[in-house]
Amino acid sequence: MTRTESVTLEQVARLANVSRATASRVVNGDPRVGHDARSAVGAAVRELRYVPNRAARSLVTRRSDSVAVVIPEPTAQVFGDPFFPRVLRGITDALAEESLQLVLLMPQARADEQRVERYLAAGHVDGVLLISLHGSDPLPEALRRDGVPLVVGGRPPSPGISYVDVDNRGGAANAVRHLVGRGCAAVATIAGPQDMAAGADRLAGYRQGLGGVAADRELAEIADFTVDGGRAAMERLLARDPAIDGVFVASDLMAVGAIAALRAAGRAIPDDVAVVGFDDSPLASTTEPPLSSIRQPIEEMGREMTRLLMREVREPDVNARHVILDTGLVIRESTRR
Amino acid sequence: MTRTESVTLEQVARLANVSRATASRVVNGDPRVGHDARSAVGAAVRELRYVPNRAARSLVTRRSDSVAVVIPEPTAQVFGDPFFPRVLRGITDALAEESLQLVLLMPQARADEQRVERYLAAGHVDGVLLISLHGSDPLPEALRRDGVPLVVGGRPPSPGISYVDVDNRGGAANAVRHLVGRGCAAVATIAGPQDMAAGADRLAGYRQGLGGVAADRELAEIADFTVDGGRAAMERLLARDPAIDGVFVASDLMAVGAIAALRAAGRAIPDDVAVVGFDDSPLASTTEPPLSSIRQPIEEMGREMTRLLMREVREPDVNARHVILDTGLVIRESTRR
DNA sequence: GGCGCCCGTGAAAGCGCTCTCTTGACGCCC
DNA sequence: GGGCGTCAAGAGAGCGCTTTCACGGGCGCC
Repeated sequence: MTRTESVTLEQVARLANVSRATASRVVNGDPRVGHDARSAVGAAVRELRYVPNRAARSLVTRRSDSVAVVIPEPTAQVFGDPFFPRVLRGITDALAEESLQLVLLMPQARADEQRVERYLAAGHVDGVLLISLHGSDPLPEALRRDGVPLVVGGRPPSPGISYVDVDNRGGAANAVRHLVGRGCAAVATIAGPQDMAAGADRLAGYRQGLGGVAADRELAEIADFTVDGGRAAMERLLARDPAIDGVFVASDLMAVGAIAALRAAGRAIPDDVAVVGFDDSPLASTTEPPLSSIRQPIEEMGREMTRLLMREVREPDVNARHVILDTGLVIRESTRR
Repeated sequence: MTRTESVTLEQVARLANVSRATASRVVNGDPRVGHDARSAVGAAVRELRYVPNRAARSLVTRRSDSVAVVIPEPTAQVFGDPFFPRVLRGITDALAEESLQLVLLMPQARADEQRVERYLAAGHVDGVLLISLHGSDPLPEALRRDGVPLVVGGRPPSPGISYVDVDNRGGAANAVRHLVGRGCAAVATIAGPQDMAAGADRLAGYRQGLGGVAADRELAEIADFTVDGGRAAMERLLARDPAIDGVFVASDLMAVGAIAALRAAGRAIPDDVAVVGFDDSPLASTTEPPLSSIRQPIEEMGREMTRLLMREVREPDVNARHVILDTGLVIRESTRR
């Protein structure tokens, strides 16, 4: 069988003995169609295996029934982990329910990003989902100005933009309280870059978890969400205070480095130093010992972003909304007593 | 500024004092347009910030200028690693050069897959890129029957389908020869599932690397590309032959498990047993000791798939083509002498 | 110098669909 | 019984674009 020669609505209408208008109404679920006509059209659609032509429909409705997902280069870099497929799965799920198409854009260079912006502003999609990390990204602001419905994943720098984020702060605080509750007296942290919301919020959570009063016991080193960065930061921490007996590391990847550094320094985990990561990536169960970590509902984030966007599309000009998703603590050997 | 009220070709034409037809020709790079007209239209396009309406264009050209990328659930599962973003990046790059859109589909259940198939067969996209792993997937065959241009990433089960694959066999053979050349006398392998091309081909490569003559020295255990599977397989291997002094593991993830098992059995790496993985994932540098591994050109794979698809679209009915990409051996501590 | 040819351009026909407007049929109310 | 509201269904316009076809003018050729 070769490429299907497209069946048109016209043919369906003819077969069902109705007008094209009526056929269209049936296909689109318009309620004011008589019973006979409805079933006749239904039968014709099935017989001819009719599938509406999206282009033609878009042309007249001025909707594209598609949504763009933008993943800028820096984001793609940082997330080696299954983060990627997981958000996309969540988004895909939610979009499929509304039979919307997902157009993926991964701008690499700044020039690319401008192309993307022009593309999006041209109204080729009904809305945009942006997976953003770096606060410096100009895209969200630009799109907001152009009036393109937009939802960002991860807290964006500028206000007035709808977003979905996990409770980075709460999760971090939870991790720290877990360490304290376990008996750790000197709890340090390896934080992420402070120009990323996730980096800043997790550090804030660390402080919150320590309890405001204990602010003087704060012991933090900034790293860049990489293994090597984590290792170096851990070495710096040990140099600053050899008595450290608990560390909250703001990503599992960095935790891998931190664990290596602790090992090299002859510290036993968890007996000398307990460690908690963040992300609950598959990595967490491969470390020696397996790593306690903060789990994030990533698929849910994708799904929630999509829902929010749909609302945004239906009722524009409403105030920006945001949704914060709960995290959970997964306890493994690295913090067992 | 609110949502741009779309600028039409009509307006461009009027401003440039030409007909819509001429304006269209300029926009589409038709060579038979006079110099004056061309520059007038160019100026008007710039002044009005004209962007062609894709839907209208598709309607008449019967091309969608978009390509679907299909990533079935099982594939997404197996690739936790940065595989995902990397192929997508390669694809994105190549598509952008041709200003084609990337529509992402991630069917989850079988039902989903049928929806996807109908969607693709309806001609909503110009071609399909399928990232496939499991040999059992019926999608490629179905699309081939429907005459939809298709390129698969990873060797598909049925012939007659264009694909791009990395040289799994050659890479594996290379890994094994590296072990042998290093002095290993008893080289075993932990293979992947044999219903996946990558699993089967890497096992074949192991055999090839040993050299046909040494077939009696073959020592293979099948696992499922997971950490736990790798650990269990390593245990079985040690039980079968305690004298093993080299292992080629068909994925880094499984190698992590294998290393844990070797450790638990009191074997030193690489002194007692040398280990080589496959994928050269970021994981490889986080193991203790860092893991030698086979590197695959993943972005290149995405790019090549796209190029192949473009050819397929332009000249259909040509025989299926395939491209095999070279791998490289990355040597780390796990095989140092 | 006239004939034909090509080249640049315009007019206009749709691509397949949605949706407004109109029509017609029916029943209800006073 | 006539007017009116209601509801199903059809006629037709037109979304923005590409592309065929027709046309006029310039040029080469004999």
